Parts: sequence; C-alpha cells; structure tokens
Amino acid sequence: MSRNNKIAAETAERGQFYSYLGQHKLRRTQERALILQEVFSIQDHFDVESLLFRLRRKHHPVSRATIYRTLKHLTDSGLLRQVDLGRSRAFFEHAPGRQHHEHLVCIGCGKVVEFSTVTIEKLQTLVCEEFNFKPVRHTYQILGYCEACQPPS
Amino acid sequence: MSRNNKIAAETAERGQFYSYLGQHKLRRTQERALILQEVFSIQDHFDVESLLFRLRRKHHPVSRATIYRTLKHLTDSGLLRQVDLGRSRAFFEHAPGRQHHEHLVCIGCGKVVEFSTVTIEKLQTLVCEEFNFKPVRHTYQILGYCEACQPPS
DNA sequence: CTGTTTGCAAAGGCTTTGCATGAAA
DNA sequence: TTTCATGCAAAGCCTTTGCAAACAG
Repeated sequence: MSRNNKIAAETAERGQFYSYLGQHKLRRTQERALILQEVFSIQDHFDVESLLFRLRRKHHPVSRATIYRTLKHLTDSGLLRQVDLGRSRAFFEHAPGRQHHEHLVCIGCGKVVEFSTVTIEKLQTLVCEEFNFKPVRHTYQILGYCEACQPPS
Repeated sequence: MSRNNKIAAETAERGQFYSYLGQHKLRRTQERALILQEVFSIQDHFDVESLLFRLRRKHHPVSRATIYRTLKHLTDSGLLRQVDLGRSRAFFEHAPGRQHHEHLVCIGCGKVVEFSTVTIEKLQTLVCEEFNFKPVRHTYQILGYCEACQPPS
C-alpha cells in the first residue's frame, strides 16, 4: 500500500469512528484519537498490553481502563474485530474491508498467519442444515509451529 | 449404553487413572476417587463450577483447588480433554475412545453439539502444507442458535 | 514416619467498574 | 454549565499457589 493510500485509509477510519461517536452521542477526545491512530498503525494482531506499551513509548499516556473502553467502541463501530487466538487474553485485528478468515497460530513465537477458504463456509452451511442450527459466527484455528520454530523433540 | 457397559467403562476409567497415578508416584485419595466418579457420571461438557456444585449436592465436599488440580491430572492422563467453547472459562469432555470432533455451541442456552468431518482434517493438511506449518491441534466451532433457541430479532 | 495431598486464603492475570476530577460540547 | 470521559484504585472472574494441617503409603 502506498503512503498516499495509507493516509487515505487512516482518514477513512477516523471518519468512520467519528461518525460512530456522533451517532452514539460520544465525544471526540484526545485519548480516543491517540488510540485510534495507534491501533491503525499496527499491522498485526495486538493485545491490550502491547497497545499500552506502544502508546507509552511514544509518550502518549492513556490509561489501561480507557484502552479497554475505547477498544470496545472500536469493535462496536466495526473498525476492529476481537479474535480468540487460543490464549487467555483478547486479541484484535483490523476489520475494514477484510473478509472473514481463519488463523494459523504459532505455539513457538506467537506469530499469526491468516488464511481464507470457501471450504469452511460450505462446511458450516452443511453442518448447520443437518443440526437445524442458525449460525452466527465460527472460529477455525490451527495451532502448531511455523517454519522458523521447530517443534520440540 | 447398557448399565453393564457403563459400569465396565467406569471401571476402565478408574483403572486408567490409577495406573497413571501409580506411574507418576501420585496417591489414591478419597478426593480423587470422588472427582473421577463424578466426572464420568456427567454426559455433557462441564466446567469447574458445575462439577463443584454436583459434588456438594451429593455431600461430597471437595475444594475448588483440589478440583482444579485433579482435572489437570485427568487431562494429563488422557481421560479428559479440555475444550475451548468460546467462553472465558475452561470446559472439559470425556476423552477415552472418542475421536477428535468439532463443536456447535448455542449462544442461547449453552448447549453443545459435537460433530465430526473429514473435510476439516483434509483442509488442515492442505493449509499447513501451503504455509509450511507443523500442526499440533486445531479448533473449529460454530456459534449460533440451536433449534430450541430462536435468534433474537 | 515421610512425603503427598488437601483446604484455605492469598495472589495472579486479565478485564470491568465506582467514583471524583477534568474535559468536551 | 451540563454531561460525558478519564484515571485511579478497587473489585470481579477464573485460575494458580504458599503453607500448615491431614492423610496415604
């Protein structure tokens, strides 16, 4: 993505968030702006602690409580998606313009690789028909070792 | 399963657990016997709290700490499997003689339905080959509403 | 007896929340 | 000025752990 597109995307995200804030009678605060900016400068999946660390490193101190509250707003607004990576804490990823996908999670280094497949979607339809189940969402993740991390012997 | 088979199965499980205890120089205690018995009298998926409740109801008081510790032993011995059902706490299911399967989880009532499919296994092989990833385990779950629980409008 | 196991209560990790202060509208 | 947001610290939820007393072998 070129630098111009990146800026355009960031502008779009800010627009979407501010529109959400407006519709819900929420205020545009310094803290929300800082978190939004930082969140969309991250490429990978991230958790609360790493976001806090990045903000502190940039001397943009925001409390943990505000981060939790703002990540909830960002998720509700559709800008972020909360994902379960088989660990005990919450991870987040960017949502805009990204189709649903599955995750490969490295047990060694924690690296997350995304992949998509229509097979899963078809399978979900079949299974749900069989059990008369109304699907809302699904998660499929493969945990193992990435190329760089050899399995322990 | 007939009553006789049920008793036979329980005996087999007890045997497997006691053998595990012996191999690891762990002791056969009243508490471990009570937990083992209760765990294998449960048909569905269960969590720590419901197990504790069932034991108390039967006037078999065992502390939460001991339940946590014993469930770990049961899992390590291969008698139980810990599963992630998209909730914040740990759930367990019986492991002996049961092949890997996936879960349908009802968001309404919490009911869990198991299903198996070779499609997922094949898919895992393909995806892992593509990314040069050594799989250890996978989870696939569909969250939605079961027949009895209508989706909220 | 000796080393485990138990139960209790405290603590740990992550997340939420009550409340007073401070900022947005 | 009014209402909402923030930061702090406390609390909540689930799980783990240190320790003294109880128990298995």
